[in-house]
Amino acid sequence: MTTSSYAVLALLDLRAWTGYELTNQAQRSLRYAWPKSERLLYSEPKKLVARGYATTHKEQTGNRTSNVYEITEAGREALAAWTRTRTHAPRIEVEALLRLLFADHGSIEDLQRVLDELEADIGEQHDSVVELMASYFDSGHPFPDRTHLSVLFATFQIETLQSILRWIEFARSEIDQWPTTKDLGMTERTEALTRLLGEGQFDLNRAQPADD
Amino acid sequence: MTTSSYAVLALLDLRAWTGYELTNQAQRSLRYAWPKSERLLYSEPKKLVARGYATTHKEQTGNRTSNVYEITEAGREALAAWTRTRTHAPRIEVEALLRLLFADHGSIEDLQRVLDELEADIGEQHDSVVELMASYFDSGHPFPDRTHLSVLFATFQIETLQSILRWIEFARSEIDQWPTTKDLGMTERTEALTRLLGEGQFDLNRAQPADD
DNA sequence: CCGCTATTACTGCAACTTGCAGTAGCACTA
DNA sequence: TAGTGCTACTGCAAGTTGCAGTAATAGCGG
Repeated sequence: MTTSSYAVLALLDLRAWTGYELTNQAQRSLRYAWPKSERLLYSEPKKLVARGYATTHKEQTGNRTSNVYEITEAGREALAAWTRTRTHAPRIEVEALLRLLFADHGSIEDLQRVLDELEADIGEQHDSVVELMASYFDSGHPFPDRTHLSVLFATFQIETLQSILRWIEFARSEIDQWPTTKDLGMTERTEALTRLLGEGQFDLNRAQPADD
Repeated sequence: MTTSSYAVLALLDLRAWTGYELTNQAQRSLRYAWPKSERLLYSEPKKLVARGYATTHKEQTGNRTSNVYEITEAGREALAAWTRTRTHAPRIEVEALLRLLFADHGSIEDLQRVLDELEADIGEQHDSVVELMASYFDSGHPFPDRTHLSVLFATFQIETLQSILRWIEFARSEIDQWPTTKDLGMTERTEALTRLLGEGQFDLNRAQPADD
């Protein structure tokens, strides 16, 4: 049982879903905590059935069938046991940062473009969370009893996404001071930042460029 | 060619490495931007050789051999072409948030433990970045000309990690107001947060609990 | 009422990735 | 001299992704 299996099992604990509904629900609500492919989300419930944590039956809509999955008592027990295990550390993949680390291969403009793309991607995520919250406010939550959890979750998203957007502005203001991406090394500014960081004193809001 | 292939190719552009050195370097310096397994990092340079982007030869240390990889001109061209492609959107996996979303399966104490574990994991990453910066300040960067890039990268890490630590404190103060994890639904507090979030006005620092 | 597009509802498969076990030499030390 | 830890990898099963493919239904314009 992987974490993804438990994620699907937790959804099944809310109600019975078809495979199709499950993929949609997981892509909508879990996307920013546990992003998994549609393909996997179709496979997971089958594994749950094989382990006895769910049952399945087919339902007809005219000539087309869908697979409905329901959690079993053994499934609920497995879920309770999962709750008591150690969580895994977060895993964060940001290709834009990889490009930054190797930005001396390219030009200042290349690096600025990378920041623009990161801003676009993060801004999109940010807006979609804001939209979701607006819809909760207007039309309520699909599982009203669980609103408090979704909303606290959303505060995490908004806080970290905004923090990334703030960093992008900071990075732009730093890069604007660079004559080139290459061979800068330990400038006065970099030395000052390194000292702040090494002393645990770095704070974006207090670290605006010395020479603006 | 995957992004991981280009990450390894970019390392090879800095200098020649043995497979062993490559895994260590990638785990150390790329871990927080592009976390990849040791196993993969041993395989990638072989694929680069197969594509003509790197060459390899064996070196002896007594009775033991190691594989040394070097970038080719074709490799440098591939790297330059990569620089011009669109970056992928960040991908963030946080199991602790998955637990939060389904916290109504367990107790308040379970949820508090999850936050403690997240704090420990994030705190560890934070401290290791601070340590790395302290070492740059004291003994310099392994590639001095590239210090400015590593340091700007580190400001991202510190800013976002601190922002997560701030959120953990916020989440704790919210959860302390909950009598239970279940069936809270749309309380006054949750409604107020939902409104702020839906209007794009949420700010952790201004959102301290109304009734402390 | 017919063709078109969008949505519903999946499956197969190759390629990518991880975690773990296993192999083996070398360096240091109790 | 046995044990521990580091160097330096490889094999393999299982997890995961992206893409292509299949097929039925619903709604709409003409």
